[in-house]
Amino acid sequence: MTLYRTHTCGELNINNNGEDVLLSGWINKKRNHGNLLFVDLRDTYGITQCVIDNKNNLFKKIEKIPLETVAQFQGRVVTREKDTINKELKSGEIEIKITNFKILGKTKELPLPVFSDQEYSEEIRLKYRFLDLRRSKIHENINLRSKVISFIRKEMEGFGFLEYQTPILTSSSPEGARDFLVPSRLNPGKFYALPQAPQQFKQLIMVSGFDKYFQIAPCFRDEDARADRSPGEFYQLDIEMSFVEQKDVFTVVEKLLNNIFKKFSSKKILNEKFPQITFSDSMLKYGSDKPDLRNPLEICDLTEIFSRTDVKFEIFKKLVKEGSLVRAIVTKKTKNKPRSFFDNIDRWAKEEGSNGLAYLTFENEENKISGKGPIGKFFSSDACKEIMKKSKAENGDSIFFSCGNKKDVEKLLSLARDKIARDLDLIDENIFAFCWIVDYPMYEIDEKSGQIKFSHNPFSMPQGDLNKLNLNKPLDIKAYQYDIVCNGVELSSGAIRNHIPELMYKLFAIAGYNKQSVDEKFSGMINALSYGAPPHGGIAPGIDRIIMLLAGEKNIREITMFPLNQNAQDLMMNAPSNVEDNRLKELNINIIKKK
RNA sequence: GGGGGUGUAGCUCAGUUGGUUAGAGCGAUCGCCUGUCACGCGAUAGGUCGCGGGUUCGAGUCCCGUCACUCCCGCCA
Repeated sequence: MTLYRTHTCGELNINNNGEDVLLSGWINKKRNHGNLLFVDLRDTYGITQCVIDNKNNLFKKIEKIPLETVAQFQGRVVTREKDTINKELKSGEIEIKITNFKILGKTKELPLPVFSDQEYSEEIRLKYRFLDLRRSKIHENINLRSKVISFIRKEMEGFGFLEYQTPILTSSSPEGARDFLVPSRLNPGKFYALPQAPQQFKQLIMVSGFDKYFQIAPCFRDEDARADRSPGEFYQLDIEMSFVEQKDVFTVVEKLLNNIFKKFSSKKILNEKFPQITFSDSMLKYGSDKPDLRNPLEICDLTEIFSRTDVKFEIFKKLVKEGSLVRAIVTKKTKNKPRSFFDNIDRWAKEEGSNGLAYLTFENEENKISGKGPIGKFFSSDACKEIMKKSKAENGDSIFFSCGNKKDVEKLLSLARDKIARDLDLIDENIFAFCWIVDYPMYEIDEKSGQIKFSHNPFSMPQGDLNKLNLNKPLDIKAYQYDIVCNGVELSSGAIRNHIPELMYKLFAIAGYNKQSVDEKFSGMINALSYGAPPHGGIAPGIDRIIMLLAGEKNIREITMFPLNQNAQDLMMNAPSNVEDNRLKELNINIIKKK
């Protein structure tokens, strides 16, 4: 009971029959019958129908109240007649007979209707986010987010982790994404950076002797947006543990994610013990390091087939001779699919910028296997049998080939796996398919410069006997680096860290950083590691993406209360904005005007 | 930085081959209606067809440019 209400709009039911109550909320909807007026009053807890007839002299005033006005209604709870019960509402068995009312907050004419299932442009939704957030779907999503985060905190504390906060103003790091920079007034010409992740801090927390760290950590990266990637800021469940190896991290995170997804979704978890797939296997079988394991299609390598003399498909044979490879996807029992099914996929592949996908179907005619389709005639029966053996295809199955360099083939077939599976409706939307991707290479070749660079986190521990590590073959070195993927979404990335400074210097040297530059750029951490650092490791699941999966949303703005738009602007608050010249002067900053 | 999509009433959209006065639903305003819950019925107001230029007797429609939003590629250790 407050000045404004005795109950919320979601809690009254048949047990309150006869009570005098006071409700406050927004006018969700009015239904005016001239002599009888229904008003749906809404708050975050629900909707309660209030009713008044024209014998009451308040009728004339209440019928004029615009939708989304904040109002207070006083009245008596009455049960509804049987045939007027609304089963859609928690309060649907009762209604409030209005005896008095008060306007608490007026509204101007609405730029977007709140009570509607219509879709609205992002522009209007973001500009009037406070109205958009009143709408039920996104309102629920935001509350889901709150509950999930609260649950995560309880779980982590249950696992013995403590939440420690780390700085928001820190130093710029040379690796990785662009930093957001913050000029320092007290240190003219120098800049702070917002943390891309609390990576170094969480390791420093371990060196400081705190054993199990977690944080719902804001992360800032000045990179371009995607539907599932906010520009600017996002949140990670940042985790770090001392005295652990990879499997110890896996145990904690599998338990946590199983608990979260079971509690907040009715969808089935395909494997509660997450399968572990090596990076190289994943790239071969799925063409990607974030495979959607709901999709049963797999990719296989058939390059060798195209060196056979009884294969006459000259375009591919020529490319293979020049170093291209051929990989393929088999679709089961697609013998009777119409020509358009195959041609659509080929056309789609061309639209993706490739040379298309060659295809054929295996058929058995007079006890002889042969390839049907435009390129079927180029393959002998024996060659077909060999392809079927290698690709595990059977009579009546079809196969789509892609030929090109490794990267292009992987990329196209990764997309094709998804495209074909959707065309054939092979993906069960009611499951969560988690997996670990493990054994990432420590280094890769930078395509532009041709130089060796860290493929992921430079602070990861290389695998194998550290005394026998062959630093001359850096591309062969694997790291204790791992990702979690769920339904094709990269959920998190983590590693066992390198806590040995001498080894760190050697590994950085391979990527072109001498000791001096490592000392300079990672001074905080490299110094700390020299004073008794425990073996440690961790991971950082993305909070936003977890919520997206739970809410079944494809766009991160649907689960973010006040998101930036794709151009990293806040249309409601007008950020970023110009600042006054004297503020810039104070910061020793000049704006260079573009022509 | 590059490519695709969209832009018409407050909101969501339709608008034919370039042809009369640009329409609908919701919302707003006014009127009618006693059991609705997407209430119903009638009327009224509401338009720089994103913006600029061009082609044409004539442009919402075609062309060029530009802006905004969005999706993708690059980017995101």
